[in-house]
Amino acid sequence: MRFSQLYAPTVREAPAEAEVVSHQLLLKAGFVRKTAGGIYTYLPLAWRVLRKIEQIVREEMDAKGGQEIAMPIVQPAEIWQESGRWEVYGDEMFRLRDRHSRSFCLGPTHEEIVTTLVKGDVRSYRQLPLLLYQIQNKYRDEIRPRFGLLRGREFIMKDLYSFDRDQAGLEASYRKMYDAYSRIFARCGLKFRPVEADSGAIGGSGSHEFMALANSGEAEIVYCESCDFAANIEKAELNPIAAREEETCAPEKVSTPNAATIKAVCAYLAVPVEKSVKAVGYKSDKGVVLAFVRGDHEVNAVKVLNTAGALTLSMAGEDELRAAGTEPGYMGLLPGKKNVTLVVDHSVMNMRNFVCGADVLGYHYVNVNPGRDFTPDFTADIRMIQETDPCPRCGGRLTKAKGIEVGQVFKLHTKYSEKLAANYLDENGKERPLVMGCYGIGVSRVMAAVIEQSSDDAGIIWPAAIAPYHVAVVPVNAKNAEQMKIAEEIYETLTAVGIETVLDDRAERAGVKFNDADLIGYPLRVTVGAKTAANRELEIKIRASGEVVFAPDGSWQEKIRELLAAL
RNA sequence: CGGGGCGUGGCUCAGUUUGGUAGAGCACCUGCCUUGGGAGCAGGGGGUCGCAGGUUCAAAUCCUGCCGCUCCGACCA
Repeated sequence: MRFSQLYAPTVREAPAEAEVVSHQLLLKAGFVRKTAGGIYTYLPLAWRVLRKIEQIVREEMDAKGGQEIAMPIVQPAEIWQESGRWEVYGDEMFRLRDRHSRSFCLGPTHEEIVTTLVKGDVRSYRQLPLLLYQIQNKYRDEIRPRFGLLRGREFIMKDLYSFDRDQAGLEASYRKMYDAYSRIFARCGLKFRPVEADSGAIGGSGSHEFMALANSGEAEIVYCESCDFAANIEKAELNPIAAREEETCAPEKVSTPNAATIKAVCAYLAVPVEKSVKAVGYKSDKGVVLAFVRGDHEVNAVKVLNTAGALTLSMAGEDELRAAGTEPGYMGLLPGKKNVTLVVDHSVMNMRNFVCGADVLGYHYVNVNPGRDFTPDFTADIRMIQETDPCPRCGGRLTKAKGIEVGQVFKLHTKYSEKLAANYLDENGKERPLVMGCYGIGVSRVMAAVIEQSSDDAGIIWPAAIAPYHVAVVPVNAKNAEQMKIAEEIYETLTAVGIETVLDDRAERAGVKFNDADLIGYPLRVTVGAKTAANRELEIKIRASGEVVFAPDGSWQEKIRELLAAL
């Protein structure tokens, strides 16, 4: 490709809207342009990168027996109503009506479609396992699209669905995908880590997220330095903190004026914060939910939602809490409230003689004890893991990190097949629901995540495997006919042997072309100038290291392939 | 959803307080000159000042409503 013909409009200043590195560089280097909030047009360079990522994904999916299909983006409402998710998905779903006023949505994911599809065609255990996947645009009307391609409303996703006859089959399919994902992200040059994850709106149980490690990531993970435990903090389980034996005392209601925070209460009563219990009030589809954890702990809303069996959960307003018979700042565990669900952290159940609110403005109880003074509706692990906690598996030291979720794998079991009556017949002629899994990769997000991990002040640094082009040939002086001729020859030679090359044939000064090459991030740059024109050797600059190497005439191809293989 | 900021040529922004014929840098076009890290000179093209109303002799500027973008928050009683 000749740069003069390439639609890669580089700019000196990135638009002010770009906050994170990947967004800034994708705009500056002429890879993407914004069409609407969270919706982007991919220009030729970005599209080449995306196609390479897709190709890696295809190869690894096919290697595991996956078969590529293409399902519709526009999906009828009925199948979503049948699965119960038309309501659950909420505002995140783009909805539309056709001319007959029938409801549709733009596919945010395809469990309903694929399950309905397979239901119609799979009758027998002989047809299983079945792994179907596609790569296409997905649509999610995010509350707050941001960070360019990292959180868009339209994005490219690979989604594979596995259909097995039983749990053992699902485990095997899940393992295949887990392994394939590890290979895919490694081939894309990402530093990543698989972590245990919550399964969220997709449902099912058993899930891992693949996190590209980056400080701009929105997800937080913890991992153990001693064993292989690694989890999203939303998911990370915790063991209950052991009981400390202590004589129980009688509860007592005490005045605590102006002490609406745990800190204030503990200071006022001169009690260590570990002997207090605090509450967070939520509203859910099941009414008001109060979650209780030790004063120095934090509530994990995802765990509360799962424990309470709720579909939605958000912070309750003060009026809602008062209507439930409690008082913001003084919420407690003792009986007397109405229509509330009490969810208590299992560590609280091991505490003795603790302080908690009295559900009345200005009062707390001291010497509260589980079993005697209150009865929770649910007791479970509902707190957020902290870096100071011991590893829940081995007791080792934990480390926190931030990550970009580039992929997630789920065991769906029979959640969708039962709702949509997708069954097969086993050897005994007995009808059984298909056992399903689903597995997603954010292809466009992978591209952005790679940039988050691999760039410098000058621009992007592409790993060779997904670089839009491998080599940029830059003649220093466009007016020098000899240099241009040599550059043409090099370009033709490399292109002829399948090395993807851009010839920067623009009549620009050298600095401009060098800067653009760095910005776009070709792994290698071949410079053709007065120095190199004389002797027939190739001057190659490595983008990642800045190192310059020379290849004598006749050995170009080998040298370039050798260098690319190392990148 | 709540709160802040912004909307002026392709990009970055000034001009708005105090109304009076729309500006700069970069980018773009032509020519000269230059050519190993975003040169220089000269000439030139390009803007419904987000949209719709209103006030006024006169509105980018004041008023009202809408739209869009963006950042923060959704932190814990």
